[in-house]
Amino acid sequence: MYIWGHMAKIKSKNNGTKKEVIVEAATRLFREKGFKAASMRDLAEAVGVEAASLYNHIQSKEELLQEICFKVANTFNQHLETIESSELPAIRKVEAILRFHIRQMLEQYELVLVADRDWKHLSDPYLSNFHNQRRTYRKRLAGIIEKGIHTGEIKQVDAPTVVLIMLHAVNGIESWHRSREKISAKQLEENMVLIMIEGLKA
Amino acid sequence: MYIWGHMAKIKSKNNGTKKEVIVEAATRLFREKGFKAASMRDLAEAVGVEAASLYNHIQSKEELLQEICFKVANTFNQHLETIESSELPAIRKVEAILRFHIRQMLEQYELVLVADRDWKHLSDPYLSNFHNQRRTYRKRLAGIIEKGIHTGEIKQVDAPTVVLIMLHAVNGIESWHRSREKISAKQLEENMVLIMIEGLKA
DNA sequence: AATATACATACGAACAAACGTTAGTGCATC
DNA sequence: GATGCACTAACGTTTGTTCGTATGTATATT
Repeated sequence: MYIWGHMAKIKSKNNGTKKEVIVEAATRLFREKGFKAASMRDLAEAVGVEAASLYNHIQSKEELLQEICFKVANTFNQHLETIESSELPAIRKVEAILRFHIRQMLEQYELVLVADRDWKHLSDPYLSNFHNQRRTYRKRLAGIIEKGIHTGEIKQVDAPTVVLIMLHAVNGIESWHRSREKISAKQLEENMVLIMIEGLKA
Repeated sequence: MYIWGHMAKIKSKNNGTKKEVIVEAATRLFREKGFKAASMRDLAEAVGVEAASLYNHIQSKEELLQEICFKVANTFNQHLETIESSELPAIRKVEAILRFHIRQMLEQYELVLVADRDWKHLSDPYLSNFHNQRRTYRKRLAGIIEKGIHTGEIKQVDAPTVVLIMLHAVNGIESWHRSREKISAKQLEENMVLIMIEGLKA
């Protein structure tokens, strides 16, 4: 039964495989029920262990949420960095960022959704950290859009409003995941880009 | 102190003023903390009463959520009805529906957001009822869009995807409410319509 | 007009259940 | 013999909710 026993060493090497299992199960559970409604006993059952045993691998329920939120934040921040320092015209940058959000929502949607919906349940060193990162990310994205407006690539609109629309529109992909008659992921992406980016072009 | 005493009769006439106060406070609280994280003691404090006293006016915490969710559902269903039976061209219908969502989000955003975010915490007679209404609403909206595609008013896109984008994009207005440097509500509406409806036109 | 009756609503105290988490113990591996 | 991990038991809180009671107002009776 103790198939994980030999992993002990790896874990102490600061690379816990069992902890990753827990975080993954937590991600699924938090997405399904919400952070507050998901209990540690639910999570334990999903992992196949007693609730108390979880605490051999994690420090608290909130640590799980922190791990999820900042993993997502890092992913998006890193991508934004590379896009910003590229030589694309502004409208192409916006498109690339939109496509990245769509793909993350397609491939990692449980992670992204939990971070987006439940980050407010973080507590305060982490809460304001995350909140700031979020604000900064949106400001930078709005900056790219404004540059595109000045160069005449993008029609004259309020940049922060575009950011709101874009970032929230991709959340609709959650419903796509649950729907029965799905179009393909590729078609979904092209449709979203077509509607939103064409709506932006001057 | 008992200024509400004389309301007893009115309340027994099936029109509880105090209950409305409670529902309004609950709406604000649920929006702020989420349904699960908001406690009845929090709510009681917001109303200015002890937790036990709430139960002279309501039957359960969930009843509050029901009231919120179905109030919102009725509002949108009713509006969709009038739009559907109007003689507008399809693209104008879609615009009218989008504008209605935007205005509801501007004026009743706590109500709308709670219904949208927390309806999953309803339990089962109400849960599936609400879920069905939600699905039906989206199907009908997609139907209008498809009609617009056939008449050539709307460009060739996947209608359900448009619905997803539209309905989720308006949720971004929550961030607008919290933001410091707000553009006016009217400007916000026109920007959103400009971006989304122009992006749809053939 | 005074009194009795009914009722709506506030309260403090308490409930059982569920919550996140800790402590102590024993087994398995290195 | 040390370490890692799962277990059972239990902890102190917080949860939604109920109970019994007091008190104010409205209505009916005298």
